[in-house]
Parts: sequence; structure tokens; C-alpha cells
Amino acid sequence: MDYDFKSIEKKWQAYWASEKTFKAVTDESKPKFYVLDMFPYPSGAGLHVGHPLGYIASDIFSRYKRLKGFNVLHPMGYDAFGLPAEQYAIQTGQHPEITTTNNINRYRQQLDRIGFSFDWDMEVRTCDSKYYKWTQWAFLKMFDSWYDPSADKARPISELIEKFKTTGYDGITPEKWASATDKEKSDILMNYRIAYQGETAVNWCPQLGTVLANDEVKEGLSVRGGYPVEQKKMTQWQLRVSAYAERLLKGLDTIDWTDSLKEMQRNWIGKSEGTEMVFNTICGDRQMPITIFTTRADTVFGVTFMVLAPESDLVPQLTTPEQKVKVDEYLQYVKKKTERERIAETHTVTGVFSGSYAINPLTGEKVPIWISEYVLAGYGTGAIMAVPAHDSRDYAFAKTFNLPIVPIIEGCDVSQESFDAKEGRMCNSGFLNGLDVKEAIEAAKDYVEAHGLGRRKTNYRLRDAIFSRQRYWGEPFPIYYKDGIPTPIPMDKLPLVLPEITEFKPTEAGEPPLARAKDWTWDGYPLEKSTMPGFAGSSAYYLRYMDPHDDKALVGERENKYWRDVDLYIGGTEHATGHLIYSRFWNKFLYDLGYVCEEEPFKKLINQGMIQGRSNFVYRIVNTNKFVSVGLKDQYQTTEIHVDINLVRNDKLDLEGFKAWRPEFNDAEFILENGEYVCGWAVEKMSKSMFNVVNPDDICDTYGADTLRLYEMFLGPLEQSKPWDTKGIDGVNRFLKRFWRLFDNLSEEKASPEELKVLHKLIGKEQEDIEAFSFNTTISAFMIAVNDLMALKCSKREILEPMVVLLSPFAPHISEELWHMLGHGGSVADASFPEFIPALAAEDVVTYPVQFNGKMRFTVELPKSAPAAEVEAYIREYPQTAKYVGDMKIIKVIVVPGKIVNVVIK
RNA sequence: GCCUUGGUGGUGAAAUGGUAGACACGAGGGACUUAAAAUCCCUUGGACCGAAAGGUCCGUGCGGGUUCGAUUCCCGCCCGAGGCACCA
Repeated sequence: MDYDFKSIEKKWQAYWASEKTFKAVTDESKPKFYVLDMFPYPSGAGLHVGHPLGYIASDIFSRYKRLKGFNVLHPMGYDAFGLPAEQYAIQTGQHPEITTTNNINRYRQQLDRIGFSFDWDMEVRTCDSKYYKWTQWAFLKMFDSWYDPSADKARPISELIEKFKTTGYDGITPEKWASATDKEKSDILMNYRIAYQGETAVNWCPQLGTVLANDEVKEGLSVRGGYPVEQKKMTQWQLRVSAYAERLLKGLDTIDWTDSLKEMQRNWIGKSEGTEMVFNTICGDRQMPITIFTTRADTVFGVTFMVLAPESDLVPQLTTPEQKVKVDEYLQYVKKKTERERIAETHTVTGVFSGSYAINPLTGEKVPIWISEYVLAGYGTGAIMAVPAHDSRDYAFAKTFNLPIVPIIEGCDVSQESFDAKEGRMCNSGFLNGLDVKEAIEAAKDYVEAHGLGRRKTNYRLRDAIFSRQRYWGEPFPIYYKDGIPTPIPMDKLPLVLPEITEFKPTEAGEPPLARAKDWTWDGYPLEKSTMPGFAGSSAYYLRYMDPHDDKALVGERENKYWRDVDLYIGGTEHATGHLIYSRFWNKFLYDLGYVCEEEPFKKLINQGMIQGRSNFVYRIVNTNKFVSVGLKDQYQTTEIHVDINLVRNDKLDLEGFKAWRPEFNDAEFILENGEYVCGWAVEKMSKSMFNVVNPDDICDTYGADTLRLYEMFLGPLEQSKPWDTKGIDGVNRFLKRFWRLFDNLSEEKASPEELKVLHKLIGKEQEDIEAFSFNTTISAFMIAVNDLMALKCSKREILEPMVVLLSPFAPHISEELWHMLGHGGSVADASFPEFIPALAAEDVVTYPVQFNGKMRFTVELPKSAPAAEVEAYIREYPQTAKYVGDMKIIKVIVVPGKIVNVVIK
């Protein structure tokens, strides 16, 4: 009987759906296991073959854990708010909700065909008001909380107000608080709220008409759309992520993520321990201190000038009247530049002298204060001390403007370039002379603190997340403005539903699209017109999956106590500094307030690699309609043309199909190699324009879902990026057919030890490999086992039955069918993982303890046929071995049948 | 520039410091077949010796080191991928 995957897959997918085979129920009697995929944004293009890679891996693991007796939560949903749907709406007038729903339906169809074991009853959609009610709820909780540095956690803002009223706090005395107006009180509290409104330099994208977060901008261009982004000061909602910088950093040590990903987050958080130091200044006849931040307090004797960021508040105060014209000119020049230009011109040095001087607090020396764009306003204090001898940026600046360069580490030649020394001996440095750099840093810090010149200070690069977007298709803020004071709407009135509008552009006045909504007010007061960014909805979705239908809480206490955190999270590395930081922050916040019971949301995280496209080319001879096979193309002058990969199989072109592809190729002629047209190829991004998109539906049509699943895993290690290449797909398909055929002559005979060994070797290997996420080698092991069984002509139930269970995580459809054929009712998902008997799996060797010299004891592994005497003889025969015998503890002799090949010493 | 990765046949790739290249693709040869498809069997890192059985040498980016033994560990280079980048 043939392996008819089409009817098999249809049958079992319908069965799983109707029986709710993969339903996850909170059940304290069983151990839990939570497997999560990063939910997709449902784009109009549908799924390509790269998307399911991670889903297949997580599905295998889920099914495996289920067989191991775990209660598995494996949900799926959609990150459905977002820019593409809105942009499409602006162009076509089609409401984003309609396109989003259509796209979701298409995604669902495609996902279903692959045979995932998702519990669809747990589905969430971020654009569903029942879902975003809880996004808004979390926002209000953040609005209603402050970060208490003494407790190092978030607390209700009411506690802070109480402090203001009674004891006073942070410079706000009870008197001051009592006399403040409502507006002033609101302004004071904004400085403490976790979700707050504040003016800040933002990434403004004029083309998109919205602000963007730092992780949504790359090289001065928006990640979505690639439009230029400029810096602009605006009042925006923000999340005080920076308050959590240290905990976000420390938490990394407690979770099982890849080193590279942790490193990315560490860099993004950017902790740097240094010193804040005060320099006095002389500006005309006024004096004013400026504070700088440095990690190299030891280099203070090498300071020859100071630099301010152009945006620094100190600039106007320190500019002397004589320099004012020049400084203003420079500020204008800097302001005009876009972020992109600033980045592109990284190596051109610009700046202007302020006219003022600073006094080096250690030497009393007078050094000029300059203004330059190479100093950033947003980091440290926006002012630096420049040590040109030992910092390449300061060096370039000093060279350009002819400022002195004083080396303070012995033996540096600074005539050509700076010497960014991290070690060496100090010189020209007063009391630091003779010290090593590392000692000097500490000594300088101590000195500065002891003499009241500054203090130790830790800076983080991580900035607060800008949380408003001037867009329509997102969560509305549950905030209205009562007499200009931002006021939350009552919790029990959530959700605040996104209003209907018909045009999705910003208004002519430049207001966000929500300004077009009719009656966008609350109690007669205007509601906030911005919406929340994409990461709002994705920051707590893993919690909602635990209890998605609860309308009393984001997640019920019982459900949260049971499911706790995500045991395995699989997704792309592109979210390293976005979603994965925000989620951790969001979760820590909820943890502080006691709403969730784990501080870190994702225990283990695996980054699946990307699947790139493999494009094919044909070569047209210039000025003809003749195409030459790749091996012969160098004999002609040719143009390379992308050809639709659906017309190519194993790099051989389907000539008739090609002629029919496009009218201009109708009368194409070909120069063949060995009777075939061989195409060239290249690895490129999978995209429509390169005709290299592979739709999983097509693979399911030709080979079946199980082949697709096996093949994507067989392609190579999960974490690695790799091109999609259908070349090898026949191999796994053949394997499934072979496995199927073993059942043709199913026998009830008792299995031989040899046959049992094949099985148990496989069980051992499967277990080990799946736990290590090495799915490609698992499949290899399966192929070997099946080949072995074929060689043994074994079709015994005793062997095949457990093998069906073993295969079921990888190829669930065929497994279910065979399970059924073996006479079982129900689903193989209810079976349990076969028990492993190590004795049966062991290699065909015996271990002999061998006495040697009457003292030492060696373990020797040999085939049953090899006598121990042979080993002893070997050891005596080889002096190099004998020589080491004296200090060895164990010797392991590895033996190939009949022949000793190596001696292992430990 | 900094950080993180990776570099093994024609291709995708395997190898707790212990027979490098498992498994699969492709290629070549063969069986079955009127033929094709499907299926099955053999060969397949390179160079050499041998009529054959079989054997020898070289081989995991390059150069060193540790080790009885290195794809694996250490040091220094080269190349690729990803991230960060005037962060003081």
C-alpha cells in the first residue's frame, strides 16, 4: 500500500481539531511545561517556508514533552497591531481590521496544514479589545507606580504621595507638597511614575508621521520602510525602563539564553562604572561648575580641553559674548543635520570654541571649553573632559583644532595617533606617577571622592522607552486631559476601545489620526490621541496565554502559579534589543506589584536561524533570445536573469515551463549541457522580486507536511541560518516511505536481541538529542535505525510500535495513521515515550578490568572476541604507552573488531 | 574599531580530547522494467602501491603550543556572518 499523505494528513488534522487533542488545562497533578513561539505579525504576503522553522522545532519539543508525561502549554496567536496594515489602509482606505483579519485567516490555514499541536483555544490577538484591555491595564498600573530605589522595586504611587505629605522626599517637603496646585502635583509625580509623560529628544520619522523607539531605528533609517529619521524634542509618553537597568542586567545571569543574545542585551544596557567629576569654569567674570562623567579618572592629568554637547543646557551659559555668533552658527549647522548625516559623517571633525575655560581640579590648570557634536547630550552629563593623548576621538579633535596633546602613560608615541592604553605605567600625573593604569583608576577615584571633587557613578546606556506613536492601528491610551492634567480613566471602564475612523492619515494640522475620531472624549475632556507602540501588545502576551479568557485579571493567580514562566521560548534574534528587553521589563514590573510569580519570563531561549532563499539564474546571450547553461556561460557574453524557482528542479530548468512563463521567452532557444539546462544559483533573502519564495503549502502538496517538518529540521542545526534548498527533500521523503513499507508485513513474532538493540539505541539517541535541540542528528539516527531494520528484514510489532511513538514528534500525521493501523484507538499523543534499556543499546563490547604491575588498574573495552591478554600484550609492546602507565589512572583501549587502534589515558 | 559567532568532501552536514567525514543530497555504475517512474544494490575526501584481497601517505582556514593522541583545549593571524558604534 502506498503512503498516501494527503488523505492521512487531512484525516488527522480534522481528528486533532475535533477531539481537542492538544488542549492545555491547568492541572496541578501533572508537571507543567510551557513552550512558546514568538507570535507572528500577520502580513499580507502569507507564510513562507522560513517562518515555520521555529514553530516546527517548538512543536517537536512540545509533543516530546507531552509523551514524557508533562502537561504542555503550546499556544499561538497574532501580533496584530502594526504599521503595515495601517499603511495599506492609508493607501487603499481599507480598514486595518479587515486586512488584519483576512491575513490572520490565511496564516491559520497555512499553519494548520503543517500539523502543529497548538491549543487554539488559547489564541490571543493583540488588536482584540478583550486582549488590549490588559495592555491598557498594565499601562495604568505603570502610571500609578513609581520606582523606589531604597526597596529597588516598583511601588504604588500612593506610597510616594504619602511620603511627600508626611516626611517629605527627594527635596519635596510636606509644606511644598501641600501648597502645590493640582497641575504642579501632577508635574512632580511625572518625575517618578513608571509610565510618564516627558519632553525628550525622540526619533521622529516625518514620512511615517510618528516617533520611533531606538530599536526601531537602524543607521538613521526606520526599520519599517527605511525612511530617514531625525532628532526632535517632543513631549511623549515614556516607560521608565532605565530604572530597571541593573536588574535587567543581573537577571541575564539567571537565564539560559545564548551568549551572543545575552551579550547584545548587555551592550544595549551598556553599564559603565566611572566617576562624576566637577570642573569649575570661568566664563567672563562668572563662575559655574560643570559636571563630567569619565571611566578614566586616572587620565585627568592629560586633560587639555573640555567638550560640551551642542544640545547641552550649559552651552548658552558658557558661551562668551565674543564667541556667540560663531557658536550660534555652529548650533544651527548641527540642528539641520539629520541623524543619518551625522552617522555618515562620523569621521569629519566639527566644533567651536565657547570662549570659556575650565579649571582642572587636580592640577589647577586652565583649559578651553569647546562645543562639538561628537559629544552626545543623552549620555552621561553631556559634557566630557578630553584626553587627546589616550582617546582617539579627543585626539582627532585636538589635531583638527590644534590643541595640546599630553601623554600620561610611559612610552607612548602620540605624534601620529592616540594611544588608547588599558595598561602601562603612569607619568606626568602628579601623585599617580609610577602606578599601573588599573591601580591609577582606583587611586584617582579615591582621591576625587576624598577631596570632594566628585563621586563614583554608574551610567547606563539604556534609555527610557518612548511609548507613544502618532498612529491609528494600536492600543489607545486610557488617559484623558482634565484641565491639562493627564488623568487615567477608571480601571473598571477598560477597555477603552479604538474608535472607528475612515481616513487613517494624520490630520492637516499634523495631529495623529485619532484626532479624526468623532467625539474622542471622556467625561467631556479630550482623550489622548496617540496610540501605543508595537511592543506594548507583545510585552505580556505569554502571561495572557496562561488564562486568555479571564476578564477579571491579566492572568488568574492559580493559572500563573501553575504555569509560572516560559520553559522554552523559540524565536528570531531580531528581537534581542526590542521585545526581549521590554518583555523582561514589563514582567519585572508586574512581579514587583505581585501580579506574577516569576521575575524572569523566559527561562530558556533559542534563536532559530533564518531560512534564506536560493535563487536560480538563467543566462541570456546578449542581444539574442538564446540561453546558455551555466557551465558554458563563460564562452559567451551573457546577462544573468532571475528565473522563477518553480520552473527549476535540482538546478535543471523546465524548458517548456520557462517558455510559457513570460511572453518574451516564448521562442527562447537553449544551449544545453549533456542534454540539460543547468541554472546558476545564489543565496539571497527570500522575496517575491527574486522569484525564490517557497510557500509551505506547495511542499505540503508535493511531499506532505511530515516531509516538510522533517526536512526543515534535517537541513542543519536549528540556530544556524541556511538557504532553503529543495535538493535534499527527496531523502526524507524516501525515509518516510521506507518506514511506511515496514508495516506491510507486520508480524507478531518476538523480537531478537539484535532487533531490540536497534530500537533501544534509537530511544537513547532520540532522548539525548531532543533534549539538546539537535533535531537533525535525531532524524539521522532514525534513518539509520530504519535502514538497520530493513537489513534485518524486521517488521515486528514489538519493534515498530515504539518506533511510531518515537517518530510522532517529528512526523505526527504518519505516526497517527500507523498507530491506528497497529490497532490503537485515539491518538499517539496519549502514548508515553518508550522506556530506554541501556544494556540493550550498548556497543557490542565487554569491559575488562586489567591488572598491571600489580598496582594499577585499567579499564579496557574490547569486543567479546578479544581476550584481555591481547591488550596487556599491546601495552607491553608499545614503550610509549608503557612509559605513561606509571602516572595513569585509567587506560581505555579502543578496539575495532579484531584490531587495537588506540589507547586512551586519563 | 569593539563584542559575539562560525570556517570540515561536489553540497547540507556528523563527531563527551580517542577509527574525521555518520546521515542525507548530488554524481557514477549496476539490478528489475518493452520503456519510464518508483524501488533496490555497489562506488564516491585527495594522492599513491597492488592482478586482487588489501595497504601506504596527506588531509577539518593559516602558523605555533599543550597532549601518547587535537576538528575539539590554549596563543597569534586570515576570511565569512550577526550585533553595537563618536557611550567618554
